[in-house]
Amino acid sequence: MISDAHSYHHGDLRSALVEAGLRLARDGGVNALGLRELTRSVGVTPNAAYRHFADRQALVLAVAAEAQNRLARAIRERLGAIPGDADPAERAVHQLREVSLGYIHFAVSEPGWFELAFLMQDESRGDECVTIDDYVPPYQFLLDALDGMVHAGVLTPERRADAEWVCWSGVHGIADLATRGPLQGLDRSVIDMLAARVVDTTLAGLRT
Amino acid sequence: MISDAHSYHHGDLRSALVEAGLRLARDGGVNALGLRELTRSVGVTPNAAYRHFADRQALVLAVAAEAQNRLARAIRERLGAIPGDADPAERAVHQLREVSLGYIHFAVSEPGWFELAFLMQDESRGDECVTIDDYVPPYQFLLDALDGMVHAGVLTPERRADAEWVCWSGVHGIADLATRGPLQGLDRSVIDMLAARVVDTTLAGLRT
DNA sequence: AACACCATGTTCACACCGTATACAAGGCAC
DNA sequence: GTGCCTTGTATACGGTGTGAACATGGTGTT
Repeated sequence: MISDAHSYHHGDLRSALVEAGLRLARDGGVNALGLRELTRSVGVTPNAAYRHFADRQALVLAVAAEAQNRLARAIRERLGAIPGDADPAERAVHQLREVSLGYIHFAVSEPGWFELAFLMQDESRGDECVTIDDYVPPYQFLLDALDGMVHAGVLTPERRADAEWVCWSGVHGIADLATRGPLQGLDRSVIDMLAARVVDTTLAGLRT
Repeated sequence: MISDAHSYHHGDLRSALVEAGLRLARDGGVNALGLRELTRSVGVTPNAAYRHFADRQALVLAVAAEAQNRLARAIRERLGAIPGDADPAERAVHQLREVSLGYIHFAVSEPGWFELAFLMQDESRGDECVTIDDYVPPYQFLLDALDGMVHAGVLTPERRADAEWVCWSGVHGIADLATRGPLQGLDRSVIDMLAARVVDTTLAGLRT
């Protein structure tokens, strides 16, 4: 009996915990990921989690990895929707815009997951992700877009240096201001306008 | 007897709690501000805090207000150190740079306080600050610097619109990347270089 | 000067949390 | 079938924030 609900063994508790974590963190963010509340929502004893995670932090990181994966997927989908027939320069700029606006849009529409995703960005614990997607950090999309701009001739190699941090700063800054900061709760239209303004200004500054 | 150490009444518990909060949050950030640990470090019973704060969150916000005050003071000091004999345009740009770099420098050198200061930026609870300084949110310095640039003619009124959010995004973004994100732990010199790059690029983009 | 009041700090109590340790229930290899 | 090994359970401990009742001592009133 593989999926008997009343089986002594749960079957795939680890995945169940991560899924429940995503559901709970969606509203409530990282502090909604209590070990007890999490196991309770799966219908299992608190200590059962310790068979799959060293401690609460490890469980949170596993959920965070999946959240970061979803951020990457959101950006990739926007990149995939770019029409391919434009000229290379325009296309490269368009790619950078989509990476940036995708990052911001994800943060605003899923602030709980965004908080988790950013939490992952230091301790690069190589934990397994739940989905089978080959994992690509969102960071990589930014690098690719900037390299594409250099290749297309819209960004000099000189100004390419450290440009990823300049872009990421502006993009992450507006995202953080909109999710945790003074821009919290503003209309999506206002945020979108400010986001576009940040991205355009940074782009203009890079090309000078 | 005003300051008898063994007096039944503490004297000024509220201030003492906020000061202890600043001391504890300096390393350890906001989650080091446990109500019990805080009252313990002052030498008083946990529930004594409830005579001065509604709950733990109110106490944290009071500490956060003071942290934001120190951020403002740090920026003001840098603004005060600007030589006044330069021409207005150069001076206005210099002011914006000092506001930006002061924000970033404070974040990097006092990450715990910075975390608190940013936490304050939404719920504008009008709690009293500990110091007697007339309180000016750091935000105001940014507005003044940008208005100064318009007045000096280095920024068109058209590009002035929403420029505070563009600047704040870049500045806060690099600060967050350096304190909570992937830039965590890097050498101060590297952070300084990246910070200058962010500020310069944003400035260039604004002036286009 | 005596008294009542009130602000302030204490004591006790409760529910919750993360986690350690010991135990039990099944699945698997031989 | 028998023994092991993985997985979930039971119990317990120290930590947390918070509420209610109580004690203390300064302050204003008569």
